[in-house]
Amino acid sequence: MDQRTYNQYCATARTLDLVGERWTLLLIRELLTGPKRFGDLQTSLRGLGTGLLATRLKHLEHEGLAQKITLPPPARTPAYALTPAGEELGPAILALARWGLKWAMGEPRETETFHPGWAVLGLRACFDPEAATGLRAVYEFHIDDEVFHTRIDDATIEALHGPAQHPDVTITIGTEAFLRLTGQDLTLAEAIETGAASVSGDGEALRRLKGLFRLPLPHDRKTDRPSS
Amino acid sequence: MDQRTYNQYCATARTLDLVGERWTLLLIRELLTGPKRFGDLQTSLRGLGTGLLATRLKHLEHEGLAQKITLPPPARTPAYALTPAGEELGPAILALARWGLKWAMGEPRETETFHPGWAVLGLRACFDPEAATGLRAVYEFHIDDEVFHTRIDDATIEALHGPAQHPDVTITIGTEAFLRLTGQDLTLAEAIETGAASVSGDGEALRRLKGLFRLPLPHDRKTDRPSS
DNA sequence: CGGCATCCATTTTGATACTG
DNA sequence: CAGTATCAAAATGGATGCCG
Repeated sequence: MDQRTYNQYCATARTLDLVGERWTLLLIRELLTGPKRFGDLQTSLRGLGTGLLATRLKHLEHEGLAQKITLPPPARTPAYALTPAGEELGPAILALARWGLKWAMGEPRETETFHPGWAVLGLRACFDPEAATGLRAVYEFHIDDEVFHTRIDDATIEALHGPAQHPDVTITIGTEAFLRLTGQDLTLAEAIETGAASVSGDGEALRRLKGLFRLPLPHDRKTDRPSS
Repeated sequence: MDQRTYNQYCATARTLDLVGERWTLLLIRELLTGPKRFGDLQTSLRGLGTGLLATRLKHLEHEGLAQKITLPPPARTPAYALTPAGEELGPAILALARWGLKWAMGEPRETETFHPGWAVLGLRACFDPEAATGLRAVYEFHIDDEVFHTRIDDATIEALHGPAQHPDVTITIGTEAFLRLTGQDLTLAEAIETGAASVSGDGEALRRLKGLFRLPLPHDRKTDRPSS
C-alpha cells in the first residue's frame, strides 16, 4: 500500500507515512465525531471518489487505526469507527485545526462545502480546560438536520455526532447562524432574539457555555497582524 | 500551485490545503530547529529532488510560512527560515511526533535514514512543562558532527541547531548511543561509564535533565497494548 | 554551492460507469 | 447503499544539464 514511504527513522515522518496521504487525515477527522457509514463519508468529503475512499479505509483498517463495524440494532448496517490508536490522532488534528483557525480561515469561498460537524469539532479545538474545571454540562445542538452533543466534565470535553442522553441545554439553530456564532459575528442572545436560534433547558449552563471556549483571533500570514 | 484544494470551509482542511502536500510538513520540521540552506534541506530529505524542493520552498514563501534570508556574516549565503506563522505549526508537528513515538516507532529499518536533529526535536515533543517550572538551564549536544542546544526556562523549551551562548552542560555523544538513550535502552550514566558519552559542566543541571521529559511508552496499534 | 528547466517512468488521483 | 473496475489527468522521483 504505502510503498511510497519517507524512509526516515523519525516520529513525524513515520506518522505521515501512515496518515499523510491525501484525504486520510480528513477521513479521520470525520470519524472523530463518531462512526460513519461509507456513504456519509463520501458525502462529507466531496471530491473523494468511491474507489479512493475504499482504498483509504482498507489502509486505515490494515494499519489498526480504524475498524469496520456493524452499527447496533436497529440499524445493523456497516460503518467505520476509529480504534484507540486512531482516536489518539485527535490532538494532532485539533492542533492543525487551531493553526487553521488563526492563520487560514477568513470568509467561506463560493466553491467550498461546509458541514456542521466540522464546527462542532472546532469547539473541541477551542475548548479551554481551565475554564471548565469542576463544571459538568451536556449541550445538544440541532444544526439544520444534524444533531451533535458535547459533554463537558471537569476540564474534559467530548464532542460527538448524535443526540445526548440527558442534555442540560438544547440549542436549535441554522448552519449560517451557527457559523456566524462561532465566527463571533453574532452572540447567542442576538440569535435568539432574531429567531435564528431557539434554546431550551438550564439557563445557568447556557450562560456558562461561551466562557468554555477561546476562539483564536485571526491573523494575516504575511504581516503577522490580526486581520479583521 | 495548490489548485488541488479540498474546498472545505474547515480549519483542518484549509491547513492541509497549505501544508498537506507530500514533503511540506517535513520541510517545516527541518526549519523548526533553525534556518537551513537549500543543500542541507536536500541532504536531510532523501528522495526529495531539487526541483520539487524548489517548488515547495516557493510555495511556503508565497503563502507566508517561510522566508528566504541571507545568513549573517561571515556566511552571507542564502537560507530559508520560518515566519511566525510557520513557526506556529510547531505544536501540530509535535503532536504528530508524539503520536508517532507512541504508535509507530519500534526499531529503525535498514533503509531508513536518521539525523540527530530529529531526536532533538523529539525532546521538544516530550518536554514536560510542569516538571520544569522555575528551572533554567541550557544544554548543548554534540552528536557526531552536529551541534544542538536546548534552553529550558520556566516551563518553556527551545531546541535549536547550533551552539548555545552559555551552556550549563555540554554533552558529547555518538548518534547510536544518543538513539539508545532516547529509546531508554541506556542511561546517561551508563553511556558515560562505557565512554559512549562525555559530559562537562554543571552536575546539578545534568542530574535534572532526565526528569524534564516524559517519553511515551510504545504501543501496538493492533492490540492497543504496550509493545516492548 | 544554489537553483531552475527538461525529459521520462511510475504512482496517485479524480471521475464515471458498473455490479450485488 | 457499499463497494469494484476502468481510464485519463496530475503529481512525483530520478537523472541530467545548465547557469551564476
